[in-house]
Amino acid sequence: MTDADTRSRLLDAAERLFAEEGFAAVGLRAITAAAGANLAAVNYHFGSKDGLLRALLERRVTPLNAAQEAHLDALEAAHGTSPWPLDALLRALFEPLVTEPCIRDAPHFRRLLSRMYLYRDDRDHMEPTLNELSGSLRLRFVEALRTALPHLDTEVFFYRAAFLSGAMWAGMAHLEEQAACCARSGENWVPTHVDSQRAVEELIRFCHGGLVAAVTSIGEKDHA
Amino acid sequence: MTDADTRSRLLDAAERLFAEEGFAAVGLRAITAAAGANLAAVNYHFGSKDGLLRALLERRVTPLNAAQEAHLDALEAAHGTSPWPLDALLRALFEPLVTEPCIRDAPHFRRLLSRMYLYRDDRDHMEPTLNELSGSLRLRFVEALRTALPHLDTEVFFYRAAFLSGAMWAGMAHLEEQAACCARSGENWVPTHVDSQRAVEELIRFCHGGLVAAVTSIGEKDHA
DNA sequence: GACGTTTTCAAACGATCGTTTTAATCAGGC
DNA sequence: GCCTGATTAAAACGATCGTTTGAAAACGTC
Repeated sequence: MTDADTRSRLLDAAERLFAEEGFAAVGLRAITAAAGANLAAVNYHFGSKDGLLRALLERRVTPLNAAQEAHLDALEAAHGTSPWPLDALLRALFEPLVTEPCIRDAPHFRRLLSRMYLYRDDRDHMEPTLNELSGSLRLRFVEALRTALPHLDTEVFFYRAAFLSGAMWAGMAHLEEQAACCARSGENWVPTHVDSQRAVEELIRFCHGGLVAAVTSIGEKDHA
Repeated sequence: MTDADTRSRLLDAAERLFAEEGFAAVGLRAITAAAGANLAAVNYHFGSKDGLLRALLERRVTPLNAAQEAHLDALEAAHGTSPWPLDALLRALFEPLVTEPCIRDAPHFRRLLSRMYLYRDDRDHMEPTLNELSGSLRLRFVEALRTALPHLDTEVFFYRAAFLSGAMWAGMAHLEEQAACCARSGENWVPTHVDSQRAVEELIRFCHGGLVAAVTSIGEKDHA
């Protein structure tokens, strides 16, 4: 584990530090020191700091995408062009994030991934990279979700899809830190440990409820 | 507008740049150049780069908190210790983010605020600062929400509150960037402009649906 | 053991970082 | 006019940034 080759140790250390502090805030010297490697090792193995980030993302995103695609293929084989069950579709989206071997024990990576998706400006070339890595898969999910919610008009669907994505990252990437932060503040009502599989089940329930809620009729409010 | 005093121009420029690129990624030289000020102006007016961030947050967070507190006070006056209507509580949480004059036309600030809450490690001293600025208010919201959802057991409530927070930032801070990003990718199904008030209404509906959904019974799945 | 290749190492590169210093400029009161 | 305080300006500080260099060390092959 600790005596893996330098390449892997660099990827592991960078992943953790990038997730915790952000890409720009972490220096190559901190990464190489944490990995027990020489400063020049990053440029030797990855060409540049950007290359390190890129390699780090590809290492886990590629198998993650494959797992999600497999879920979607199974749904397509089972249901064809008719609308797919909403819960199964949500599970296809969420579950690989905590069950795929390449990522299930890498909470730091989920946190980093959420950073990249929510604030892709963290690095200039992040948007092209993410689109290249998983752009078509994202589109496939959006279309399947659209088909599963045919009664929503386009605008409402856009809003709810965005909320879904926010809730997803909250559940798949921010949950542990959230609990730890509350505990740090002395709040004793938060669970001491979050179970990833449980989080998936709860997230499916929550998003299902939000997605199928009745649409808001214009002008309606229940102020105070 | 453009000839406001140096202090305000610095705050405006830093707010935009911090939100777009992140705190660590933006240099003082970029900020002062964007503000049309001298490099030393930041240290003169705010003492340090951290002081600039702190001042920038306080400028809008303080009135925002006051508005949210006012909403809560009104709910408390109307309903006392009995559970408050869920939609009204959600509105008290969301609406000030897009209606308060200090913040309603500052989408950059909402984006920056979401950065600070989701990844407070962006700056070492961010967590104490945020707790100091709005820690008690957050607790008040959590307790009111807990009272409004008495049928949920503690663990389920924790998960759903976390999802709520994720969906909230997605709707209040990431929506415009999300639409712009989709448009950049050539997707033509996204609205060309997002209406903030509409986003609040949709967000209330979504979160309401998710929060009141039936709890997941253990072992239940509808795989594929 | 000598070989070519791969990897590690210490040192330095120029650039940029946040901050400080010192002087110049501006404001209003007398 | 001059004086006092507040603000701006230019220049430099030491530190750290990502990157490059060239030699040393480690490696498998003949």
